[in-house]
Amino acid sequence: MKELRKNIPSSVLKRLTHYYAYVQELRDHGMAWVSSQHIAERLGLTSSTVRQDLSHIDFSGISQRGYDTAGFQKALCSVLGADVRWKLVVVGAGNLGQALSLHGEFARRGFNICGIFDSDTRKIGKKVGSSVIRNVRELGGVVGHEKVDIGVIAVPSSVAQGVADLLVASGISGILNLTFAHIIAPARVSVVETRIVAGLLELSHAIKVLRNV
Amino acid sequence: MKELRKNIPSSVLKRLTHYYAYVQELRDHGMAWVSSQHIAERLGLTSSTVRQDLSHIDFSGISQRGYDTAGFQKALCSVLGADVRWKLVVVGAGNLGQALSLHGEFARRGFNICGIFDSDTRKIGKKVGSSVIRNVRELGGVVGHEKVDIGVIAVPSSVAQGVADLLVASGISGILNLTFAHIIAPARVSVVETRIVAGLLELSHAIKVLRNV
DNA sequence: TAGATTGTTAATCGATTAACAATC
DNA sequence: TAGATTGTTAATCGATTAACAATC
Repeated sequence: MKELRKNIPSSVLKRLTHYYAYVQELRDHGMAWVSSQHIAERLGLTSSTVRQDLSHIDFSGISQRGYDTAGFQKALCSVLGADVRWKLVVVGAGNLGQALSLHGEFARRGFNICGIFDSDTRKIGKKVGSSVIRNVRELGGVVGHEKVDIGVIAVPSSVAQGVADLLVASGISGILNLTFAHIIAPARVSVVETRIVAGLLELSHAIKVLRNV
Repeated sequence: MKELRKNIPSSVLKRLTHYYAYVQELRDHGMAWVSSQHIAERLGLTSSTVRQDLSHIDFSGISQRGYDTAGFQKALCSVLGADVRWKLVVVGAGNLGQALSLHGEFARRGFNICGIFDSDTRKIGKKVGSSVIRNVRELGGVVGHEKVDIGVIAVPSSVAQGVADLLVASGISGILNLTFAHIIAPARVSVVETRIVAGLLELSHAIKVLRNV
């Protein structure tokens, strides 16, 4: 695969997801072409950064016109694996875990939740949408048999690392961590932290600075 | 305030939230001291980075022993504004919005949700925990009167910017964006994107690379 | 064609790491 | 005291920006 020629730096990868969201918006509005300048303005970047970033993917613009949004979207889709159907499990059937399991946007984007787990016997057996909350002891078996790709951690922070270890032992490929705890995994397992609480603390800091100075 | 002497770079700020989570864990386990080396190992950093980061805050270690966790926690608490009670509103009473409103961790950490809003008349008036879903038209009034600090955006991506504009016009200080859309706000309003969908796409990319190469 | 916009190279800027004197 | 660990300076590394020739 051509677009995987080099490792894409994570700073670039993050922006590629922004481009992907934006090019979708553009296509929804029937825009067929877009310039690096235009993208930069909308996303708070410089046009130089945008062009540099695009040099990492297998897609080119045209000198006097910019980038055709259809081809751009297709290229980003391929790089980001948005054209693949992934299998997910959610660990933790609290408010957040249940909400994610019910959240339609994931399925629509190819992230299919094929199981929700908890250790609380009062929750096990209950229905969340069309699936049933299972005992976390079954997690390893399900991940192994159904070849689950990604595990979503939505348990209390204090047990997050334990769940991560379980997922890693089951042969998971990626972990989305929704808790405030930092999680460690071997290099073969990718981890992304969503930083919801951390994000609130960043805002908290920013507001404090703004109001004091 | 001494700790606000200089703007803390956002790369450093992000790690400060990690240190804060970790020092809490240490204190829960009764550890009174920790070294930069120890922190670095746990969080996947170098001890040099940890010491550099700490030079941004009003807290010092002791040469042969490291950092006392109580003082460290207190200093981070102050920098991150974790010692302040903030008022939040949640816009969007879908699965995610409702889950956040019910999520106890926010309140426990000083982020008090004092309103949940939606534009769907079928949802307005229904209860979510102890609060009632209100019409988004009332948003501006509530933010203004109750001096709400932070708005959480949990609506569909396509209307996220509209909600952000509304929040900004109401005089909000910070925005936590849970959608996939990138949001623009004036410099006086801080925006943090939680990147849930973007995070899944990052994992998706990483897994694709891992399996192909 | 003329002009606009790309792709790329070189320059700048900032963040991370290494090294080590200061210190408790 | 001797040794461990900090705080800080200088070196390295990587990411962003500027500039401009290539090009459609």
